[in-house]
Amino acid sequence: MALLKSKVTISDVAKAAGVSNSAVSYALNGKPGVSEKTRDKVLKVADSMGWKPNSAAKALSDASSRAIGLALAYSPETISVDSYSMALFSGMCTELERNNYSLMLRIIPVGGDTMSIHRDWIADGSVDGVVITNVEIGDPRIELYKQHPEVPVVALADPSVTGGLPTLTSDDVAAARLVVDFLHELGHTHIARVAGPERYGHTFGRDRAFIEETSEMGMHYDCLHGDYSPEAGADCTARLMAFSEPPTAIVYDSDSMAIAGLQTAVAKGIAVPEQLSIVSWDDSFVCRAVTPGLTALKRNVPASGKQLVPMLLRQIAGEQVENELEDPYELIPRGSTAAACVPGGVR
Amino acid sequence: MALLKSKVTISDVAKAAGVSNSAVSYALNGKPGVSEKTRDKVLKVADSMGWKPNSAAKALSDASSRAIGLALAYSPETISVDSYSMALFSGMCTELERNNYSLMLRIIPVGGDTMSIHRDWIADGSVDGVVITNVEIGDPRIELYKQHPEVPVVALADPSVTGGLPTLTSDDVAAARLVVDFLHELGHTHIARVAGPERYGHTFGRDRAFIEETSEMGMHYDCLHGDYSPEAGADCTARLMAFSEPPTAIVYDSDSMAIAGLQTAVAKGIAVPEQLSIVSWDDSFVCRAVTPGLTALKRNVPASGKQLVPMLLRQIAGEQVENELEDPYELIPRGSTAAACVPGGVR
DNA sequence: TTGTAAGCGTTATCAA
DNA sequence: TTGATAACGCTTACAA
Repeated sequence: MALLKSKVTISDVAKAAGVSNSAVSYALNGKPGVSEKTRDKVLKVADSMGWKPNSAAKALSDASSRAIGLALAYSPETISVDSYSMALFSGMCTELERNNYSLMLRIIPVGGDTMSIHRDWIADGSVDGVVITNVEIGDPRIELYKQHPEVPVVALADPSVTGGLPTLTSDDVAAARLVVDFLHELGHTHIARVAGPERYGHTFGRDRAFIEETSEMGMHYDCLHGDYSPEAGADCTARLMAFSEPPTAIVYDSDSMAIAGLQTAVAKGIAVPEQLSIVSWDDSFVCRAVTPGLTALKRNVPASGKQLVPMLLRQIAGEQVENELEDPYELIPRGSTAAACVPGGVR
Repeated sequence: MALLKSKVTISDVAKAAGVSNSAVSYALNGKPGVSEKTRDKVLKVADSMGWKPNSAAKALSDASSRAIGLALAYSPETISVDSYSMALFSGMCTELERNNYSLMLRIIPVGGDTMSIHRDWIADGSVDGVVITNVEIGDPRIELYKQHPEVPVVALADPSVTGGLPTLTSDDVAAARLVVDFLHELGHTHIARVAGPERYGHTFGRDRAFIEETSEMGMHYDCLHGDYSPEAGADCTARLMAFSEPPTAIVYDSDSMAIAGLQTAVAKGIAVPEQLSIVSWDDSFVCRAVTPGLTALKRNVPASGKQLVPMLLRQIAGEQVENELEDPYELIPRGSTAAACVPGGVR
């Protein structure tokens, strides 16, 4: 109806080569069942006729689509700020490509529900596996895929929120320790965090890690939650700095919020890093682009995208997979952090 | 083999409802050929059994996949800097979603060849239509799709390089005029441009527009080409400023290069905007994030993504489509531009 | 209004 | 080693 297909079918090749359909199929798929002579002839004929397998027919026949599904709910504004997703796509695609798989992408407006997309995917077989990101606490997608153990899935989240589904996790606890230790060594005793939305599992995990780590270090810790938008970053920063005893360092859950925080501080006449240290969770080229450069937690997102693909392919091949850990974060110190400013005192 | 499909098929529903397969098909597709009574019964039964159409079977039967293909060649580093692609995805997906279409995404390492992906798509019918971006001069994809007029395609490029293929174009000539006029009014008589790769059709179009516009205005104009990387932006800026008579304003083809240019200037002790004005082609939140804010040419990329979808769907429906123009650019003046600094003189 | 059956292009079973 | 042939799940022309 829509697109004229490769008019050359297996039957055409069979006719031209003077053999049967099945002989052609075996020959083209490198399977036993044909003599070398027929195989050669078939291959030659198929090639000269420009035969390519029809994907729909193949999919129908062997119940696989060679596509991995990824459904995101994003606002158009937020998504262009989001270097994470793009890096994830690129990593996934690179690895999928090597296995002749495609990425089936669905992006719906924020507030929309991806559940119906997932239900369709499970039912209509248009994808061979699924990736779940931005897992929320009590996320209905987790329950859905637990009810469909036959569907290969990888959740990018903390195992505590994925209910036993195959999970690829970033070691946010270690990262939190990295930052807290770093700031502690700089003499900070009161730090704050401008976190992402509270409903996300990874936000919650970081929340817990920071509380634990700061309390262990005997540091004072405050936390506000935003939505990754620059506006939220600015607002939370203003509120934190309005405290009677404001923090001397703020860690932001995204570079967009960190940069907004930096601007807010500067606008308020708060010197960075002299009076306020700033750390961004997730590094991107903007962290290098601003002045001062933003100290950041860096992770290799494309690598994570690559890493998740074999976890999916192994499940598609019928194997069991274990949870995995991403490459560790690395702290990149830049100009936005310095020794704590002790109010009215000398260090 | 891979994923257990919706075990509920049309035959199952037919059996349960006590009618024939075709009756079920007609009923479920809202087509005439069944009585209202049977239709109701079928719908009820199908719903209670949780029937969902199998996508492969549907695709095989009516030769359509309900997916649009997009194949990009990008380096992992560049892509995370690239807010354009992400915004394009999001716009396309939003509109595709409303029509029950998916985006089939392929990203291969830079230097790789997307031609084989396109050839596969044409032959295996796994997508109903295709979007082509980053069209190069003499791009082989143009020739390929001209040889396959049956395949719905939209090229995001200047019509001069798309050989008559349906094209969605941004009015870069108007945008160039916008910038040149703006700088001219500020008194600049010698401006430069750090452009994208020369091989891209849109780079070439901008090159021409700038030459024309500046010569009309009697301005001196220089141009260097980079690859959108911050490194290239820094390098080209350094070279331009090393001229015996350096430009007083530079227009960059991407925000990543513009920001690198800004940093380079600052590092060299060149005051922005007092001694050098900077303009970024394409606005993103980084342009607001740096100090001074970057004057930028803004366009609504998600809107372009949305706009291209109907052009594709109409072709899929068998209609002819005309070339279209994107929403016009808008110049957003920020702190990075000011009146030209006349060397050794007063204005 | 209904049901039967052919066809879409593969893969895979089973006789020959 | 081969070649019919059924099966995958759906659409649709054709008969009843």
